[in-house]
Amino acid sequence: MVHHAPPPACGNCPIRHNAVCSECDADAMVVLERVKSYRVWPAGSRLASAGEPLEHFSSIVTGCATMSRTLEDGRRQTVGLLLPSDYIGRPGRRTSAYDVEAVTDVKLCRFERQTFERLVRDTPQIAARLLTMTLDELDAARDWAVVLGRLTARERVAAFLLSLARRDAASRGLAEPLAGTKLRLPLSREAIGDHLGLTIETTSRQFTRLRKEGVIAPTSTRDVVIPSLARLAAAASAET
Amino acid sequence: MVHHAPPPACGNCPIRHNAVCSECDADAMVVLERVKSYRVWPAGSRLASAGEPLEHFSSIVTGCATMSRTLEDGRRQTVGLLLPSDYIGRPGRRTSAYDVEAVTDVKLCRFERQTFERLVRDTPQIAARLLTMTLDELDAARDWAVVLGRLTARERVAAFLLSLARRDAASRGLAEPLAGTKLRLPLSREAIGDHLGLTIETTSRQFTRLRKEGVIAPTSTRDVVIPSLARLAAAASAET
DNA sequence: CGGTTCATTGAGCCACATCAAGAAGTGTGG
DNA sequence: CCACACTTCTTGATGTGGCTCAATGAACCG
Repeated sequence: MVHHAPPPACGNCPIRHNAVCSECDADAMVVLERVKSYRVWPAGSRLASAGEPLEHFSSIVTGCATMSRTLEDGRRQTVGLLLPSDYIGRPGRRTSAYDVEAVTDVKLCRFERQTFERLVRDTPQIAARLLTMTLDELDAARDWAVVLGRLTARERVAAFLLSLARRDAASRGLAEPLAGTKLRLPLSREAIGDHLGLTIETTSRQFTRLRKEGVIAPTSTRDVVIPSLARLAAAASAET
Repeated sequence: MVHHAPPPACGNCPIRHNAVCSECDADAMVVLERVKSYRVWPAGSRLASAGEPLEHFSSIVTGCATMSRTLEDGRRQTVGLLLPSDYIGRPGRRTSAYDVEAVTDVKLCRFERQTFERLVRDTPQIAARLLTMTLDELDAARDWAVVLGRLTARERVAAFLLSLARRDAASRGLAEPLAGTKLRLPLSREAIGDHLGLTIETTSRQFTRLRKEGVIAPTSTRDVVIPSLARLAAAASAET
């Protein structure tokens, strides 16, 4: 299996305008281009383990991964869904705080840890972008706390679909999802349950319920059409 | 009431070595000293409201505040407990994403928003410290997702007490809390419930239960002695 | 010392978990 | 193309942890 693919040029990288490099000028890009490397992980593989060394700072170029923690007795909670332009690892820490697993095949753009720490220190454009992204992630994590702490099972599933629809729209440069958006679910029912703090059975039942209510129109277990964004948002008891 | 207290010197500020300024050298401190201002808020007052303008970036000098969101039907979730050296607001955003309320009297060290954005841009020491603090907050928020998503009521209360004990120890420069630590709870039972995604009744019942089990030894409703940190950590089903 | 707020405790209920069975989808070899 | 195994999803039956409703108790305060 080919793990170390030849690095394509940054110019037509799909996450050029969203990733940690997005504020870099041409000079900075030359440096990045020189020190970056790519790595492809197959679906289901483990990219990092909680407490274990993590020697790279990586951005997701394509694919989807989850960040999770599993307790001794097997209870698992996903703390983050990683999509293109999201990053894995952090400057100033040599171990991963969570398990990271590829949900689909995942392509990473990586920097060796110390190299990246130097980049952050010496390139204000990267430091600024990394700060903005981290602040956005922090807001997202806090918003998710409301979902996990206070929403019902039905609301959680709706909130999950809403967040997927919004990220999909954002990645296409839209302010908000279009009516009739078709979503492909990257996660299995079990993985969705782990993300929502629910069991697989409850998650499945809420999908059925939302379908019967007409809030969603699944075309297969992994594909969902959103007839009305407003109705979905209402089901998620979202403010907006 | 005195809202605008005369700024004391940064040299003997209680959060000098933990706050966003902690990596600044003498030159940078001179600048901060010139543009900072203090403000004191009484217990119970609202420092910011979700969606409303927030014209300062502030650090908590003394006291305790909560960051929360309330749904239309009254359900409330606290997404962050703010203690000395924690910050409120973020560069690049003119509104607050959450409600912020003073739990005790709170003293803030503030910078006007645009002034602070300039400081972040021009002072690498501040930018670097802000990034580190934000990454730490992000990890804390993700850890909290495990608490809200997967722990039982008993485990949540234990996890809350454990996190308080650890922050108390850290603020005293200790690696971990001492055996027999006495904690003062800044929050009411209701506020603890809002933080843990529980009702006030369930929260109260778990305090009673942990007391009967000998995991905690309350001396009043607001004061708790931790006889054994290991037992508390076990009750929280914490990895460490 | 009565009024007010906050905390505790009890009784009953319900949303979600658990346990269990089938159904649908996916892949492999003949 | 089908047969079979295997995984994933759905649905049903039952149990239970935490919520709701309600009352009492404790602390604080004018």
